[in-house]
Amino acid sequence: MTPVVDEPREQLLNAAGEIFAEKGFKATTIRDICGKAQANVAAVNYYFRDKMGLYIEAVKRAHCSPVTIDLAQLTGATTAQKLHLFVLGMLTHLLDDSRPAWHAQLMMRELAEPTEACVALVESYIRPQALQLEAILGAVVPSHNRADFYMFGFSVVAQCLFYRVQKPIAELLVGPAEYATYSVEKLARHITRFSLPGLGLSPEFEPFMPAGLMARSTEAAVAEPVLGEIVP
Amino acid sequence: MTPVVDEPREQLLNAAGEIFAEKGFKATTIRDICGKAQANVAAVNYYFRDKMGLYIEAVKRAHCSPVTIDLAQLTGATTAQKLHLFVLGMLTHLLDDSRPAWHAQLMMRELAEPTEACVALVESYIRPQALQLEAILGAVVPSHNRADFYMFGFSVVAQCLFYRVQKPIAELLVGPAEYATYSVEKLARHITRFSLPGLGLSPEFEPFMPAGLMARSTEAAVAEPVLGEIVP
DNA sequence: GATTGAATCAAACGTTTGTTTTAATCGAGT
DNA sequence: ACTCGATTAAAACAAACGTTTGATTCAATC
Repeated sequence: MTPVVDEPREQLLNAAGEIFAEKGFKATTIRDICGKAQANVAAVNYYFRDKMGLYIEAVKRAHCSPVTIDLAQLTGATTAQKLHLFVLGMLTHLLDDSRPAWHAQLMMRELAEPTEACVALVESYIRPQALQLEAILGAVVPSHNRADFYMFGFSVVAQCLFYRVQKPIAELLVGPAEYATYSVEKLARHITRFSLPGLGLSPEFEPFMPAGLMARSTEAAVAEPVLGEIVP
Repeated sequence: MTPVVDEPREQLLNAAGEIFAEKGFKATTIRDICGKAQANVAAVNYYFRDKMGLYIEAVKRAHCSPVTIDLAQLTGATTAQKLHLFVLGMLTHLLDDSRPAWHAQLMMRELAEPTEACVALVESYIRPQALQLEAILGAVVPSHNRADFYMFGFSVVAQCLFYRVQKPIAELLVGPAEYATYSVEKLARHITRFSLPGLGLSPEFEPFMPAGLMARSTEAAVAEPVLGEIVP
């Protein structure tokens, strides 16, 4: 399941990310993490100074390699197609099981109740995504609504986040069988078609399919923390 | 701030609700609660058997007196007006500060990561709301989309939940000044106008304003737990 | 006035927690 | 073979935790 790297630092980060994402910071014990990582309890303090240091590093790991669409590559795409790709990318990042499942889950935790780790998350993940969406919506949101500009973005993003954050309840309401049909592609199509008319566009569109989409290096560029030392 | 009732059971429930909502189950200590409630540490075990018993009762308290719109009273209202009222009611319940702020917050916690207390929440709050929305949307969602019926409801509900669950990040993105202008009425109007075209309706509508709206007994019918005993 | 039972309290119990300490182990460089 | 720094392991630490105990208060009842 988890990639086999026996460097204990990596093992700790992966184990911590999984358990932190599942149970939250306070409910997670160092002994749980070290048990899963097959490391000694002292390893956490040795490699990460303390529990919070490990948590922060785990959050940073969670938002590495965000799915950013190269907008420049999309010349010729309509606004509808760009929006669809944005939604598809976001849902993929949130729901796709190909990457470690705890990445998105841990990020959602930070969004709902920010800790020290949140500033790095906002600057390296949220803000770029927001700018992309801003660029897409800027072309269509009427200028007299400029003050409320962000609300249109929120309306789109909210629909994506819903299927991650409220997944347990959504699944409970529609039933597991029906919920199983909610593929990333199906949700992306629905959200896009639902949102386009609200932006004054026609809900009809042909999915834009360039060559290199979805080609991302799942493994590369994982190392190298973005921020400097943590000053206590 | 909190209504002055010196029955310790009530004091404990209110204090527990506030702190549980703010910090979650594990991060909340019995001593915190009893400190705020001016009660002895043993009081929790005396009145609620244990910490989880208190938590479950607090969640039940959180979803008392849900804002249900009397649909029968809305004969003559258009679908757009009904939807607007639904959104307005939901946002009011989620964001309005007139009721104890922790009610909605604690419920959101249960939606995101359900515990034992969730079943009562779904049956007494979620399900009724879902049925109402179903009744409103049933008139307009095209029949060939019947299989995806719930997704339309989710698109509306997701926008409402966003401003509660992701409030910290939303506020951070638009800035506190701009965010302060996000009144319940403004958000309800935006969400409704954004969603109507996605449902095949015109975004233009006149807010429906019957006489007795928003008149709800904030205090009544608080007691009487819904479920039976908790079997350990 | 004595008795009862619920309610409250301070104190303590046994665990679990994050963290630290101390010693053992490993691995390359000389 | 020896040394030295880096790493691991086991044990212990103090603090915080949920829970229990046993004494005490107090009003109602006999």
